[in-house]
Amino acid sequence: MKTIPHMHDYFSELPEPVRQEIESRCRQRKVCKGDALYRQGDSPDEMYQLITGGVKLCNYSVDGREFVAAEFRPGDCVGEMGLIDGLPRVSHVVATTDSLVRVLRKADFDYLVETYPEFSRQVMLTLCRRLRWAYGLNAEASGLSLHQRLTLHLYRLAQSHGIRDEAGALYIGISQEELGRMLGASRQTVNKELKALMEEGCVDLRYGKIYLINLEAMCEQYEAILGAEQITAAYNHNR
Amino acid sequence: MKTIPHMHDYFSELPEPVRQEIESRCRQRKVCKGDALYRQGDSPDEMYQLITGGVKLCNYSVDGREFVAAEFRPGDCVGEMGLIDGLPRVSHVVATTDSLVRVLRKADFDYLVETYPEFSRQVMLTLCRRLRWAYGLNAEASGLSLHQRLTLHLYRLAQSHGIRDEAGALYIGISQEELGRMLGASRQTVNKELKALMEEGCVDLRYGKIYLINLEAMCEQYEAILGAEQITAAYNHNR
DNA sequence: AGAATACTGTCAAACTGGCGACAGTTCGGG
DNA sequence: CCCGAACTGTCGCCAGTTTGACAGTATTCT
Repeated sequence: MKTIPHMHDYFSELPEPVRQEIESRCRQRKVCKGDALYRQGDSPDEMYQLITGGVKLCNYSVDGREFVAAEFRPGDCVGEMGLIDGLPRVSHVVATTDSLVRVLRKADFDYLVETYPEFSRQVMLTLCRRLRWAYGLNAEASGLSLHQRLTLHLYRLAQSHGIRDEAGALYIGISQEELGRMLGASRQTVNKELKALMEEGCVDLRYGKIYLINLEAMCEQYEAILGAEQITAAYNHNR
Repeated sequence: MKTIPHMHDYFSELPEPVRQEIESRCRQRKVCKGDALYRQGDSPDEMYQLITGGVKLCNYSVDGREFVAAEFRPGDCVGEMGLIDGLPRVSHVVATTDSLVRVLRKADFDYLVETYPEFSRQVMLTLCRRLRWAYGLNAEASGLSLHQRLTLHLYRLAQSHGIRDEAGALYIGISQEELGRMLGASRQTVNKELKALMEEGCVDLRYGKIYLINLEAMCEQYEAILGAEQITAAYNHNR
């Protein structure tokens, strides 16, 4: 299975000397499951790189519902936006399991920006990547059906968080409820749509796991859904 | 009425010499209503600053529905993301009226980035601003009711595109249909919600215009909706 | 092994928003 | 001043979603 390059890991794309300089300026910190690296509204003075474990970036609606915007894997960086503009955090970042993170303080971040143009460039590129990702989410949320969004999301989850069991079968370790929180839908609706995907022979449902038994078909659907938008673009272009 | 600083105009925040250097490297271009500065999928080689007129940033869903992500005013800049990462355009930018734009080519953009650290810094700040804005939209889209989203959107439109008539009354020059495209809702539903807002005494509806006759009340609602999220954040913080 | 917990599967009732239809209103140009 | 184009106001029907309820199954803890 081809995996997406860690879209949030930009330290690793830097030349070795810069990486070492970064590492020497970081401290490490242990966080327990449920602990927050930061909360919405906090004043930012650090950014983080996940070493082991997992964290999620989430928001809460007025009535307490949780929306998971992203889950991060080891290597991913998070929290640099606040260091750049100094404004309060817009989301919560919470550990989903006991984790170890590298912590880079604002003063060191600023030093790196000033000293290494490559670092600045990586930061800009990362901001662009996140911006494109956020735009994509917006477009999907307003323009696609839940069924399509679920398909897209499962396919991406498979690439970023897919796990192989002993038999080599690919699955995602996630409950239907959690999936619902990512898509902004209820557990029941997610269940219904998953059942539909099962009818199509794409997935197999287990306790706390979703097996992707036909990734090729899902890849095709993925391309079809995203490709359709391009075609529409061309259509609108020519009219 | 206090107005939001042009969140997309970052040339104006630069020191005078840099501004002049930029201007000397730009050409001007005239675009007619309906013309595109660029289309989704295009390869980027320019960025733009609107001098006079208006442009909208929009996407089209598979079935041809249009979603307006933003409308820009004179001074606003658009299209720098593509110059940074070189990837295809994700949205369309179309003139809503006959307009005049400054055009900055990639080579000149790169030169400015290399030569003026202030310019780089403004670019980074702008990317952050847009990122926060996109995150906010995502959170709103999934967590808030249409009624709340409409209220927020009207309030923001009032600040960014509000116009005063001869009598000094504040209004937005926009059709209900266009509003629907921004919110991803139908004209009929928007009309129903606007009626509800009229009942509350917040707005007054006219042909092609929406008068904001009680901006204070809307401001309160704005704060309440956004403040509630903060409270929720605090609540989750303490549990 | 037994109990508590977490997750899945399903249903009916209530709600929300989309869509087609149509009448009425406002505006601008000939 | 009249006509057509653009916009608003409303209605009824329909599809999709949420919500609450409840039963059943898998997993973990003790």
